[in-house]
Amino acid sequence: MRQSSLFSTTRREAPRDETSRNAQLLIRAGFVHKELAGVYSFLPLGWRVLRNIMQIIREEMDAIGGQEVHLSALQSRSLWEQTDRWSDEEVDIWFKTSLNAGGEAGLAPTHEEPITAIMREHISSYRDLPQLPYQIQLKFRNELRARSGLMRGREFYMKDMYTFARTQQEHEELYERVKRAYFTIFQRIGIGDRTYLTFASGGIFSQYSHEFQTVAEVGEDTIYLDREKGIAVNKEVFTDAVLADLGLERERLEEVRAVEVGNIFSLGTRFSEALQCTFRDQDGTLKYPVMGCYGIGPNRLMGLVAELFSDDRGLVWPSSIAPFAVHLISLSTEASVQETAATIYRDLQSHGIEVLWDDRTEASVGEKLADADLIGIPVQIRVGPKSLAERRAEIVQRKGGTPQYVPIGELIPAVEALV
RNA sequence: CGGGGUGUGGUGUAACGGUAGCACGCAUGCUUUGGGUGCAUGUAGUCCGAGUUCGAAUCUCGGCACCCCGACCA
Repeated sequence: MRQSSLFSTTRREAPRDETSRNAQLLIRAGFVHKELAGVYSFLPLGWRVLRNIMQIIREEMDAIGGQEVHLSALQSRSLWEQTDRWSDEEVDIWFKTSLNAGGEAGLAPTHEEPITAIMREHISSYRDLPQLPYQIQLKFRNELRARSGLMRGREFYMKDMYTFARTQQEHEELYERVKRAYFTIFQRIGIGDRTYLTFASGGIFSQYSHEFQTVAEVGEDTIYLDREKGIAVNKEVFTDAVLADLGLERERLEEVRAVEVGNIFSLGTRFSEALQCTFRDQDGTLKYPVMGCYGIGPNRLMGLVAELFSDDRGLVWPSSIAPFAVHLISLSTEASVQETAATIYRDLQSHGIEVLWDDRTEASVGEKLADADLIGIPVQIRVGPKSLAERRAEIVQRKGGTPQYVPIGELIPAVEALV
């Protein structure tokens, strides 16, 4: 894409009402727009990042047998009353509204009810199980207080998978399968080395749920981490009994702040029973599927990555989710420079390398370089009169390191080695 | 929801109760071309509503919005 046609702009200063680093950087770089407290719109660059995150999640969910669906955000009152989760006493973060035709509807804060109601219509035999439907969909939660920029919003995407198993044992196998896929996802996004499986409160159907907590100062959660074993305990269940149960020693634990990037739960048959989702087993008896649910928040991941991978000049995206693989920058309006850059631009595109070309003629060199650093695309190719005189261009990695002066004809393999 | 704070052009900021000013941006022209170039001209503002006052950005009350701490976060 040519930057001269990109409508979003960068700015020197962040709005005063944003204090979280992730939102400040993302707004300054033109990735997002704040609509309301805790509600952000995504502009071209930001949407590309979010889509990349979603795509990684999608690939890993598909790889373990997930089937992508898309459930409605608008939900009927009657369905949720069947599980006693419509009343504000039970679930206090509903966005509800009345229908002109009469009755009430709500914006889904989660989707256990609708997915179970749907599966009820499509599952009837043990032969139909197990199933792993999932979606990447907007969730709405009327939080009393939004904060931490993109990391705790009132409207946000969630990847939510639900598993339907024939037996508890089968459920546990699926649960482990999803757990492994989650680690792969966090690894691919670039936060794997600081993300830990964390034991948290599990609700009624299992002693624990599992959270995936990424160690970060900005985190809202406090966890107790055993780095050697690679597991942690959330402060909310941090008791001697729990430590004993998990075989952890208090002295070996480190108290750290962390961001919950994923959470997986065993649901038992709570929803399948309440909504009468059944299947006929091999022996002829009617049974309820054992369910699990598994969430990841793409918006929160984007905010977290922005927060973790940035410096005093701006964002530093991991290549797996960067809005573009390469930022091509013309450092002069001279015809020879622009023509060479145009050739490189087409060359990169024809090799399937996503490139943002700063072809602007009105911006100064300093402005272009400052913008490129703020936007944070991992690889910059700078084309200017000096290096062009030797038929070279400069490859600079945003995260730092020595610039390479590469002959124009050898740029493609040099870039491919980096992305 | 409890506590605290803040609302001034698009953005960041100044102004004792007395002419709303500065910087960035944007527009026009010139200038400059390897780290936000310089100059000139122009553009645009006191969150909303009451009240006090000769006079309100400034004081009072109400509303709305935003931020922070806490609580909450299947």
